[in-house]
Amino acid sequence: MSASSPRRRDVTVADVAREAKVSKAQAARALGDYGAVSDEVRSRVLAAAATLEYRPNELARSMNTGRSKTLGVVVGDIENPFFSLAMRGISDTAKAQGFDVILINTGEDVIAEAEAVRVLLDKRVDGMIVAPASQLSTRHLHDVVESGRPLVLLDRQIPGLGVPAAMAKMDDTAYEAVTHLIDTGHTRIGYISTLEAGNWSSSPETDLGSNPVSERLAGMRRAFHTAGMPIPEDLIRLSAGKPQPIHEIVQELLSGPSPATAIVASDSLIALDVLHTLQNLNLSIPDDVSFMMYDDMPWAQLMRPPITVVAQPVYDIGAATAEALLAQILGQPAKPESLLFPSKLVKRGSIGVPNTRLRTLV
Amino acid sequence: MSASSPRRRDVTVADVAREAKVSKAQAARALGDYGAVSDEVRSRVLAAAATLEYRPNELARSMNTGRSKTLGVVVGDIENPFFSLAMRGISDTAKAQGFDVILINTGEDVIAEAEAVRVLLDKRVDGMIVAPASQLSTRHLHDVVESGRPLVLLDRQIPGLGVPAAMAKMDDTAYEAVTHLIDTGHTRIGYISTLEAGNWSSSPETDLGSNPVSERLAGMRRAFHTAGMPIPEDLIRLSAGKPQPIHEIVQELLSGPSPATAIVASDSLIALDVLHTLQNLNLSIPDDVSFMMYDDMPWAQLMRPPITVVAQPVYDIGAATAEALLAQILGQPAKPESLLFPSKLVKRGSIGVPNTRLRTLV
DNA sequence: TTGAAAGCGCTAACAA
DNA sequence: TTGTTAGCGCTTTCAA
Repeated sequence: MSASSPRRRDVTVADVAREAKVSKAQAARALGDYGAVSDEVRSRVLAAAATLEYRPNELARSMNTGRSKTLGVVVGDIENPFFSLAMRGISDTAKAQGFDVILINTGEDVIAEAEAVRVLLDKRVDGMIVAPASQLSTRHLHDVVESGRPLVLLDRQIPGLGVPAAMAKMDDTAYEAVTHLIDTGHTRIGYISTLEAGNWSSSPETDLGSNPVSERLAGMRRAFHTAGMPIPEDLIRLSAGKPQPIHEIVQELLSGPSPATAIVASDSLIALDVLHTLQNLNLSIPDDVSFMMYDDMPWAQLMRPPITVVAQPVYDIGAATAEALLAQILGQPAKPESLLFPSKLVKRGSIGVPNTRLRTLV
Repeated sequence: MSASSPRRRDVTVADVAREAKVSKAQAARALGDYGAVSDEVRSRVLAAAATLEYRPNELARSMNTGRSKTLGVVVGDIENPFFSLAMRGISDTAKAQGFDVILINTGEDVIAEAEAVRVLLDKRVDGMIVAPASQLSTRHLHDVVESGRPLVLLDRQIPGLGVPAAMAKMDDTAYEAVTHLIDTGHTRIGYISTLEAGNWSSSPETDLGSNPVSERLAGMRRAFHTAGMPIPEDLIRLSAGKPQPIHEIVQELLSGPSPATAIVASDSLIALDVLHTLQNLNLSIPDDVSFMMYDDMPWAQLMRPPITVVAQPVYDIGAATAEALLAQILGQPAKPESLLFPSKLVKRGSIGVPNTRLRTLV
């Protein structure tokens, strides 16, 4: 046990300076590794620091440099594998440059998001990464931009904000996926998403800008359009989970005179709920209903049958947001472009020819 | 757009004081909500703050209060669902008390963990939660204790450290699980864990103290002992993944004259690897090999057959660490006890009677 | 209830 | 290369 009594007062630069018999300024320079210091002094200071077990107070340091070497990250749900994997990309990238990360979970609530952003600003993070819960309420994000602090968006672009966003391109892949479904014989295709219902205007020329979530839907619409078929509006369920639970939605989709023959889950959390519901209903895939999901979770290919998915490079997307942010923090000007990543359709066994014999599933 | 020109200098207490025509001290008191302030002054200050869009500098605040309203969390791998779920428990609990969280990922590397802990100390977090990567190298954790800053352990206790730890009790459940396997007819049971090989001494009376990871193994040993059978040491693989990849381990377990008839995965990440390997080997569960895993991930019961698991209340465990930490920070003395949570065996369909006909699986 | 002034621990001008 | 002296934005004595 080398340390002295517990709860001792923190050792400061002044203490080290005294011990090394130099001025506080010189000690600070040697310790902070800046300015001009002779080897002689440096070694004396470092030695003194070692014996005193000096540790810098990063708060004080941040206060006058104006930089905290800390990034803020605001996500909707860290429990969602999408975010936890992206978070690893962010965290790894940040750490490689000596930055730490404050993570705030909003529970996909815009109010909480605004609060989170404010807290981060108050804590003087050097920059932040936000996965915005809404494309409508963005006042707080504009505030960040106006504060002059670097901001990068994750998985969603907000037109007019003028900040970079990293995400996967989903439109063509969504188109391909739904076309695959249509080609297999499906016309009654259900789609379940947490996309805010209010966020989507049915005209594709909306100024909400494209983002992977709305692109999933846009691609679907385009696929139906190309096939010369009307899109089954009654089977498209947005804002899933609030308040109507997913399992109820699934039941509804499979009820009535013309039930869905295929269901598309817009992320892996929804997928899990859908699959549980299907299991409870004793429905089999793809005989009773075809299924596909977004995000290629490791378990997707372990299912029987393995699940057809749209995969995207989540870790890389996260890393890209951090890189863009760090670049800005380190002086490069922001280029408010979307950093686009490819997505791809991985066909496995969960999509089959629809069972056309008349039946009541639910 | 109500904000003024971008990159304006931050508004400080002094500015607000001037605007409200009171002293800096009074303004600070009103803003910081401490000390004695007349209603008159308070409202003038608050109004001034509003028009100037004043925002406190939390760094400055933390610097002289010594408190940062920030918790540090150090985990091995945030991508691991165990940690991301525990993190939610921590994050929710912290937020409810107005605390934020700095998350550091160590990649299960002790050096990185020591570094993380030091950084957190330097950033003056009010306390920290660590899921220690090792029970042997704990110097850095002792340093935290000596620094006087509150510390709580997640999922692992370190004897002699004298700090609380929250985790699930695994011994009895592990015993029950392996007994179940033995009762079903298995004697050749493989066990794959990331538990550090060096961390485990075969005597249960070791002073490493019990923790959910070593308890899994201890329970297994006890089950064999009770059954009057020798434990198959050759099938127990610790430190899995470094360097030998899991899939190689699985292949080895299933090779040779007396292959394993059942495999136990000590966490869900290992389980995924094992299942992929089994799939590639074209082996079916439970006909060719029985399987069970620790941690009840949502996908476990969706598999065909659904997987037998040992479940534990991960979110609650995370929340408990945060509660214990906050209690200490808020003044209550540390009670260096383990906060124990129940775990339970959930029997599903992945364990069957071993296939005894002579065969070569791999 | 108020205000003046002294720090918190550090960095940054400015001289020497 | 060194030391002196101001601050950073806030909280906190201490007197009034």
